[in-house]
Amino acid sequence: MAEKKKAASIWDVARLAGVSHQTVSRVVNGSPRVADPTRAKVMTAIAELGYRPNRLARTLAGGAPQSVTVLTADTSLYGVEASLRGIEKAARAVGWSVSISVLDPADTFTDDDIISRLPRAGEPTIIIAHDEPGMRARQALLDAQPQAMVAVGPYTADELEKSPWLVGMDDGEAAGQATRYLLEMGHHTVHHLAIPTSSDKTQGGKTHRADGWAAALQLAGREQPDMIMSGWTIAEAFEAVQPLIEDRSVTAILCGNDDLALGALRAAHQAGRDVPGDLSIVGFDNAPFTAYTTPAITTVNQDFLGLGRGAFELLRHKLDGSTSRPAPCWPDPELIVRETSGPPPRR
Amino acid sequence: MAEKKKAASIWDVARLAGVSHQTVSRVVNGSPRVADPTRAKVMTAIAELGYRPNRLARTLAGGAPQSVTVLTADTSLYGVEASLRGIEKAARAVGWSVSISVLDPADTFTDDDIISRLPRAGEPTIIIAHDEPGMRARQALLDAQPQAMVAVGPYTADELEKSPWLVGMDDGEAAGQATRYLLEMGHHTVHHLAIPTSSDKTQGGKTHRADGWAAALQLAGREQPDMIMSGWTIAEAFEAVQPLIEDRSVTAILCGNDDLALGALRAAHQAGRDVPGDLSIVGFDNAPFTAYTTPAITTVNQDFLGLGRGAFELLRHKLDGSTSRPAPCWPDPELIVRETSGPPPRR
DNA sequence: CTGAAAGCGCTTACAG
DNA sequence: CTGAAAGCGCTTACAG
Repeated sequence: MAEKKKAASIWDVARLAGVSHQTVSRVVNGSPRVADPTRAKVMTAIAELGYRPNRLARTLAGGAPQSVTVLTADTSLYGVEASLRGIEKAARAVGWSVSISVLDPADTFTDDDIISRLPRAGEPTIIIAHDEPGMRARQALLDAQPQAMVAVGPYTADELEKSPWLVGMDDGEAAGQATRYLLEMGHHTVHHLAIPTSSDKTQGGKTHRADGWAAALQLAGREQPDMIMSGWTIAEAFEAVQPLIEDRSVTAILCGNDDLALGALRAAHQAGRDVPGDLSIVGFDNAPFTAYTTPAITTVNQDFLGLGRGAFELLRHKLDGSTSRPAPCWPDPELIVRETSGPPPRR
Repeated sequence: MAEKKKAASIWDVARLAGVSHQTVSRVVNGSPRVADPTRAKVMTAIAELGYRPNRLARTLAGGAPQSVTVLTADTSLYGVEASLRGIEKAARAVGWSVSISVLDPADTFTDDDIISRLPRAGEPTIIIAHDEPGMRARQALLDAQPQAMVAVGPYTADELEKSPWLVGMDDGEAAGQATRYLLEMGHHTVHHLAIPTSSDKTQGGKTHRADGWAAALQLAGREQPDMIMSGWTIAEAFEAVQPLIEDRSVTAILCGNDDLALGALRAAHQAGRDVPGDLSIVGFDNAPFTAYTTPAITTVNQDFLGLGRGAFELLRHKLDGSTSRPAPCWPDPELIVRETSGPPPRR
């Protein structure tokens, strides 16, 4: 019956309850300055009409923001998906809605295109980025609305300290930890199968993970082998890692993430190299599958959910005009030793 | 300098260009009924002020919808994440924004809570659901705004035919295909490790995948073993599958999805059962990791990206008032034979 | 081809 | 505690 009937507005409720629309607004928003009997009348009318406040109108009229837009790298990456999940959960907990817009590296976009993705000027936004286009988008956002943006991603402790709009874990330190572990197991050196770098300029063509790896090697006075660059997919890792697999002198490979580790593990199996007896492989991120491959993958756990939550909280802080930042409330990255790592083979 | 300056509105552009705000609206929306010189003046003003239309105001004022809200199951599931990705990509291609709201099975929510998640009454929405709370939410949506919703998920050909607001692939047929393949390989029967069921009432406690499996078994005149229920996580599958692994008479297991297959594979390895020599394991969905485990997992490919795109297209069709539905434009599910399946061991 | 009007559904000051 | 006003930034008819 009521198929085409227009949804009830604040005015409809006001009329039915015999009050002004302003009073309806007060009870909907939980204002204490409403007499109990009045409130009751309004509540009844709301229930009867099935009234729902329109959030667009709310925001347009100047109400407090209740939505966040997430500009994000490809969500098929575990770390990205999990961070996004953390943001969504935190947002939903306080009644905010979250929009997503994927930054496809295959697309070419200008700074203008990025800003145009936001539903309105000043929209609160979080950016999850790690590659070159992502970094450009981050800068565009920072230029356009520094007070309403926050970025999540892999950073160094140094960067995190300097940029109060950044949320991340110390990737370099985590990579160093994994590298030291392998050296302590007795490996002469550790090779690195790297995820794509975010930018040649800012980091000399290295990711933070690669930096941490290189630093740990140098500190230990070990030779630093050429790093192998991989794409993001398992298939690309499988191809890229071949030279390392063929070289019998390679005994340990630190991979930029778990997908790459899986590709390397498969390549090792196909080549008949025994993991970990003959070759150690370590991943990064602790994706769910890593605990169930055979052998199970040694990796570095990252609390992406916590990171997402942290990003959302930082954003709200900033929106409230606070210049301080809430203390990080997630655990540091932690090496999880499983079955793909061990001592090198006897010479 | 311009830090706190308010964003330019359509009025600011109009004033600078010396036209009415109405005319600005016309050029922004690409109306042909604007004189070229006028258009040029407006464009200049837009560029100078860095003007961006406010989409909230646009929608509020009664413009055509440009956003879709996706109510979704946990995005850590591959199929869910990939479907969402398909929706987002299709939406972005036509300039729409997409909001997501996760239906956490751990939360208890009423029909009212579901509708309250939408930013406004009549918001175009797509629901990705397969479990009991998801089905309830789907029904709530269908009751509240049948003309502005579409659902994606695992369905039968029959359901798809009956419900013009449904998008999915014929899961039963796909499961039947996998089951027949295993029987043809010589297995006496096929066991099933099942994903959680969506509802006891509508399907007698079985998923469509389980239905297809059972039907194929019956058609072949084979005994139908009790199906084993698993949770959604790899860890739960690992536990749930133990009885099947211990039973040496079990030679083939069809799993409800690839995560379950990975759990089963790991369990088989730990128990010393040779896959596929001793036991065949088949997954479902063709998640990226399946091609790179050792042995690589035989599975059923599903075009989730196409499904997401199809859902978005169907939604737009409905919004335009069309009652017909666009023809599905994605491939049927297809068995991909890899390394975890083969003939049963010799008796 | 262009403009003056009314309205979308709300909110924040301002009055009482 | 409650209401009348003005306005958020746009869009659809309606006029010319």
